[in-house]
Amino acid sequence: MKTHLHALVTQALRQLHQEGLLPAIDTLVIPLERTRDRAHGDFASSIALSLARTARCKPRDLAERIRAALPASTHLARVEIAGPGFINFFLAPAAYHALVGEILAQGDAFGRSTIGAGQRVQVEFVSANPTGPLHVGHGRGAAFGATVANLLEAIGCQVQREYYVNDAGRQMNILAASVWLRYLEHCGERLPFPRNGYRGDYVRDIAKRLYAEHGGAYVAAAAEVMRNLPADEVRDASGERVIAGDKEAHIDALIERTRALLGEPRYRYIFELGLNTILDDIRDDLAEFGVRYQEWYSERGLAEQGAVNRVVNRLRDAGYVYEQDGALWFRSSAFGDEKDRVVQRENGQTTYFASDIAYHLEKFERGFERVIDVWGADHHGYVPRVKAALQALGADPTRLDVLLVQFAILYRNGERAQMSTRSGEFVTLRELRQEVGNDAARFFYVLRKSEQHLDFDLDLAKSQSKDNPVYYIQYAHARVCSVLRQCHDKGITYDRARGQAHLGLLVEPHEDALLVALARYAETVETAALNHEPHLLAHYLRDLANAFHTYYNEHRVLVDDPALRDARLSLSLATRQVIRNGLGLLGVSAPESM
RNA sequence: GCGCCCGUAGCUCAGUUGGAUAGAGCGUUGGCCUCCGGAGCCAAAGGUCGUGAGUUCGAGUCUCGCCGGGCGCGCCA
Repeated sequence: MKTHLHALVTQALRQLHQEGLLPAIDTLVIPLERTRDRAHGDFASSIALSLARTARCKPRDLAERIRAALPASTHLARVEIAGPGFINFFLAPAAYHALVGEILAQGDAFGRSTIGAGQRVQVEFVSANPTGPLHVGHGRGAAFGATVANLLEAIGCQVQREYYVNDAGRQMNILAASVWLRYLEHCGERLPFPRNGYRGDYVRDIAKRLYAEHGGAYVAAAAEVMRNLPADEVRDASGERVIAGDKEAHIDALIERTRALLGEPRYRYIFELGLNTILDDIRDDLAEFGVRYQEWYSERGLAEQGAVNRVVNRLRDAGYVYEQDGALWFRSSAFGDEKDRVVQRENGQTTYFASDIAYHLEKFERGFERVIDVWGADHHGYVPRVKAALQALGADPTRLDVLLVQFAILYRNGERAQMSTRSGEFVTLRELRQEVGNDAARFFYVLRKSEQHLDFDLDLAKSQSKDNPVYYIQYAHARVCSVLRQCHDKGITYDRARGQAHLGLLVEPHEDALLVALARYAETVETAALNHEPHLLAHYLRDLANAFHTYYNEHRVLVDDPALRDARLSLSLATRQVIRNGLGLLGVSAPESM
């Protein structure tokens, strides 16, 4: 509908250009938007206001000229000039009646479009280190990223959802050492747990499994393990530091000791056990949350292919790498970053940043035209250096969009929920899902703009009342289903063709409002997708549900007159379809009864 | 200190990329079921859009300066 009007205005402007009133309009962006106020019609354009100066003409006069030049259209009832020079378009009722037919005919496909034109887009999201279960912060990234991906797919993009698995690097070694130490404890060895180790209960679970499957085959004496290690940092229960050791040096030495005492094959086994156990858990967690990936991309694979070293060499060959203090630095400051960054440490190990450069370069080499990264907002300082590296390597950094997601703060009984139970761990995503359900979690996570802090009200998410927007929307869907059941019980048959033929009987203001709401769906999906703003869809669905509930409360659907009844049923069914489609994009179910 | 994000109704937030009289939900107050699901609907009250300037036909939206809040500034990931 909007594109149709857009074409009409374009044609009118072209004609005025030929008449010499206006300059060329090829590069012109024609503003055309839904009106806030129904008295201003369906769509309004401020084009005359912005062109008045170059046309050397009063805005209202120019608007009048444009109106006169508009081609005739059966979709338009009338066009008015209002205010300082707005052109207001009033759609013909037939345009809305056609919409109802389209919704019912297209079904689940309604609202999809082709403006993405098959563009290959990758959305990488969550990508949490496999060193522990996902927490509620990751949950927001998961819901947000999955919805952005769904939206892009809905506008015709070819979307690949990817999880980058950080299965290489120091953190994974710390996990392996942590598992082993817990295993030794389980076997009766007494030794202090390192300050920088992973303390979660899940580490003990993995250790127990190791013992259950292999008994004492991995045991070493505590004295051997601890011999001559640099001191750890130790704090007492109140957090007061009692030994000022170097916790980093301690854990690194502990990792080396672990490898030495176990030997590489046995070390590798524990490493893999920890990684696979946790990664499986993350996969299950996300799958249960309705989040699926086409690709789980391994950082280790990248390193094993030599991609990381290759990219460092490429940067060096291009003259953007220099050596200082024994390390290799990438001159990212030459590309807008605040300072230069280390890509290879003094000890010869490449940094996480080096892996990330290789990874992002490889994304482009895989042929994606657009690459979207969803990151926690605390990583925002990282954006310039990644873009700098891409630019240095001759890739176009504007093809990479980094979407930053702020933290979610849980509230219970109006108070900030405790983030930590015993070990400083965040509440897990799984715990949240079990408490409020997947539907509420998916919906609440995308209710706010991603760069906005999210106050997640656990009580509201659980409540089954109109206060809870998820239930409110789902209830509208269930209500239509209920009406259909009523039809069945009363022996009423619904005739879609008869309904379509009599949509002209829908003359109530509430029906008009509902039709307008339905018409906004495709526009909302498009805007939400292009701007990566799922919250627009969430808010839209609430508005749509409200328009339906209002209508339903005021007027009976199952009236005696078959023509009016079928027209109203068609409207109701179209509403149900749009709600179902919209909730589907959000990953929320549309129940038939509640 | 420097960089990024955020300040809109008592609370939580929208605001169609610069448009017409700034909107929802919650909360408060008052109404609506002989009727398809009251898990719903309607109405009232509530605002110097943090603040001061600037840009122009027009600013909650863009620019700059302040004030207040969050995050980031490792040879960590």
